Amino acid sequence: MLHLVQQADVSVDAPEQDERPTLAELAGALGLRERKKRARREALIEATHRLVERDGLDAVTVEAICEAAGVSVRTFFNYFDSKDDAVLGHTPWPLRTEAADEFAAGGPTGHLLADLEHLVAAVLDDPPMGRQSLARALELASREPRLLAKHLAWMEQHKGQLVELVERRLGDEPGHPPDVVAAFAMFLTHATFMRWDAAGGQGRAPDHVASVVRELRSLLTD
Amino acid sequence: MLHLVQQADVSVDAPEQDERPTLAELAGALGLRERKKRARREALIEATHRLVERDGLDAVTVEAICEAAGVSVRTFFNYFDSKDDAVLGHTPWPLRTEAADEFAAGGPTGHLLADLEHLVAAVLDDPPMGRQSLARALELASREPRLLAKHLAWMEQHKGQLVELVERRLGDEPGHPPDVVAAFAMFLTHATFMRWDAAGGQGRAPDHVASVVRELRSLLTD
DNA sequence: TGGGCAATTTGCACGATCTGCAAAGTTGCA
DNA sequence: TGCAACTTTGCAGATCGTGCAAATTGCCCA
Repeated sequence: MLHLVQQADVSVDAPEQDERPTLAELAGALGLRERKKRARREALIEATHRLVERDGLDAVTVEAICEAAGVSVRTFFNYFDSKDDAVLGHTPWPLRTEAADEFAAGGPTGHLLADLEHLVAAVLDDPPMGRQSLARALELASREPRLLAKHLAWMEQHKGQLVELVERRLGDEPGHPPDVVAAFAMFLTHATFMRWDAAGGQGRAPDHVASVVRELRSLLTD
Repeated sequence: MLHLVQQADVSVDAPEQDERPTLAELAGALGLRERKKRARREALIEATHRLVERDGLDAVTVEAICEAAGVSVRTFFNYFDSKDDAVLGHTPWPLRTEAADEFAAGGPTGHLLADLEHLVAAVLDDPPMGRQSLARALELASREPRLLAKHLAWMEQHKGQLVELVERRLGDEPGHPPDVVAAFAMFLTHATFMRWDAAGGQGRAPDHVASVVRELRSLLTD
């Protein structure tokens, strides 16, 4: 159960940045150690996707994944808390971006809903794991209830940060309850995810967000 | 993974109704067998709640639960698919109620949003497991990410039924995409759950639903 | 009331998940 | 090169969850 720890780690922008960066890292090129770590992680996710697509989540054992990726089972669990996490490739999704700060500051338009839309679009446009991989993960998640649940729970984990963000923006006299606004933002994110996935990964995030918002508005006001 | 089977079972209103009801059942009193089954199930849930509240989800073993409830481990797994399910006490939540039928038929008001509100309120007012138990389960779920995931997964299971319900209502020319409407209904349910839990279980479901809807509307139209 | 029938419980064996620990292997850097 | 820090790996072990068959229990009818 590393979730809480991960959430705490988010305060650091890039986990690989040590207190004292090495020369290689300062030069922009990551050290061999870090490159290997990322490659292994990616290889594990890739192998997991491939096998699960072929055989289904329950028919694939961690052992098989590790064999395919060329690492030991123990190493697998150094990278992921569970088999499911390897499919989803969950990484703390930094909510500390320029877009987030701008939202908190009251921008970019000053209109809450429009700015929520911007925020969600920006977040979706900056996935922490590569569009390809994300698309496969979503595809699998929409077929395996357990994975979808994990994904939703993972989003719930970010709720705290989101509430904080909304509170920063709304200040001391919120016209709306921050938790409802945050919950709505997450729903918006999820719905857009699903629509984007249903569209076969085509189109840009902002367009999908806008379309979902339009739908909801007409649902709530017709 | 019994979920799909459970979903199929929903078509039968009450699982204990055999093809041929016994005399005792016809008389209103359940047979000893059925009474024992329910008592055991309740005892298991109660023991699980008590132990998990005291020691935390991960520190409680199924063995300990069974010892406390006086049944064998194997029996535990005859009742629940997993330890988590025992905490949540998940039971198929019948979506085949009068309220559901009325919604599908276009009632009670004829206005989609208002009727969604009615539907959600009705569903929440008719919990399949007793308010007390439901409150404890929610309380624990909001603390344990894994439980939250299970809970969300369980709700996802009902999505299919919900989509079907919405499709029945909207007919051949839906003004709104059924899946978005269904997703919104589930969001509404979840948000109301959370608000109800945050309020310490006080108040009536319809009031909470109405309050959430009011918030959302003002958020989307201000 | 007793016995057949069906549902339920239980013990047991087994495969899979996941963790802690310490040894062995790699990388970074002076 | 050589030390320090990090990572991988094997191994033992706790727990979870399932299939199977025997024992138990409730149900119903003669």
